[in-house]
Amino acid sequence: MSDKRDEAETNDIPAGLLALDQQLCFAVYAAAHALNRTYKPLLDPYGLTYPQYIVLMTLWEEDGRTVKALGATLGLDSGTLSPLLKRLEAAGFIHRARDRSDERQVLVTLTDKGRAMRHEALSIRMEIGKATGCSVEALTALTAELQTLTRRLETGEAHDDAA
Amino acid sequence: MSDKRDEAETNDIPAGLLALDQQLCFAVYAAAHALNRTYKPLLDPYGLTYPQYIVLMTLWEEDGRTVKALGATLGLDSGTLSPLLKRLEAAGFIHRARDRSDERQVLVTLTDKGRAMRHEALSIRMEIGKATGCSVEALTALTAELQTLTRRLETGEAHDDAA
DNA sequence: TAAAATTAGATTGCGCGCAATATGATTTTG
DNA sequence: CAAAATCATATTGCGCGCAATCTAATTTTA
Repeated sequence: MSDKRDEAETNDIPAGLLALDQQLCFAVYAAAHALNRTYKPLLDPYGLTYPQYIVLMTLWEEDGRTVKALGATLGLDSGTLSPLLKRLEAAGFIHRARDRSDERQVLVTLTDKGRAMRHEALSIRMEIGKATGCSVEALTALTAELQTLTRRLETGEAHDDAA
Repeated sequence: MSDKRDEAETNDIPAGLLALDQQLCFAVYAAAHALNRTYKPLLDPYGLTYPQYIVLMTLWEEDGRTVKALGATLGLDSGTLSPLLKRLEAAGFIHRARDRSDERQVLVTLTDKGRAMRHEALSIRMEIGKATGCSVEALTALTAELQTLTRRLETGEAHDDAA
C-alpha cells in the first residue's frame, strides 16, 4: 500500500522491463489488427474474411486436405474451422466431403471459384505490399523473426538470455 | 480454366511472391495466437483475458482515462471496450464513473485490486520473457519493426520499394 | 468378435473485434 | 434560445478462437 504514483513505475518494478514486455506483446497485437484492417477492404468485395482468405491460401499450396491437416497447418481446431469451412462452402469457394475410406475425415477441396480466387489474390498481394511500405528484405527479416518467436512460444524451448 | 496443377504455382503467378505475402501475414497471425496462448495459462489464475490484461497495462501507465482515450491507445472502439470494461469492473479490477463535468464521458480508474495486479504482472513478464527465448536486443528489434509495419499500415504512407 | 479406447468433426458457450445503430449529453447554428 | 449537428458511450449482430462436450467411425485389447 506504499505506492501512490501510478505513472511510469511503482516501487521496485523497473519501468524498462514493463515497457519492453508491454511493447512487444502490444506490438504483435496491434500489428495483427492493423493487417486485418488492411485486408478487410480488399477482401470485402469477394465476401471473404481474413481467416477465410488464409485458409484459401493454404489450400492453394496443397488442395484436398482434411480438416485436421488444415488445423495443424493453421494452428486452429475444429471449433474454429468447422463453421468457417461451412461458410466458405456456402460461399462456393470450397467443397467438403467425407473420406470414403475413413468416414471420420472430411476432405476439403477447392471449387473452380476457389481456384480462380487465386488470380484475384495477385492484386490483393500487391496492395498489401504497397500498404506495408517496407522493402522485401525488411519484410523477409520480420517474417523470419516472427516465425522464430512463434516456434519458441509453441515449443517452449528457451534460450535463457532473455530479460 | 487452364490450370491443372494446384501445387506451388499456377500459370503466371510467381510462387515466391505468393509465398512471401503468405508468410508475412500468416507469421503475424500465428505469432499473435502463440502469444495469446502463452499468456492464457499465466492469466487464467487471475481470471483475466489477454485483452483485459492489455487494458490494465495501459491503465498502469496512466490511470483515470476515458473510454475514448483507452480506445485511441489500443485501437479499439466502444463496441469492444464497453463490454470488456464491464467485465473488468465486475471482476473488481477497475471502476467506471461518468465524468461529472461531461456526462457523456466515462472515466476508468484502477481499484486497489487493479493496482495490486501490477505486482503479479512482474512474474508474468518474466515467464513471457523466458518463453520467447529471445535476447532483449532481438525482442527490441522485432518490436520496432512491428511498430513500423503497424504505423505504415495505419497511416497508409507508402515507401514504394516493396514487392 | 465384443468391449474399450482412440480419433475426426461438429456443436455450444463465452470473449473479443468490428460495423451499424441507438441513446443521451454537449456544442454549434440559425 | 431552439433546432441541428456532434460527441461519448452502449447495444446488437456476426465471425473468429478456444475450451468443453458430443457423436460417429475406426482401432485396439482382451
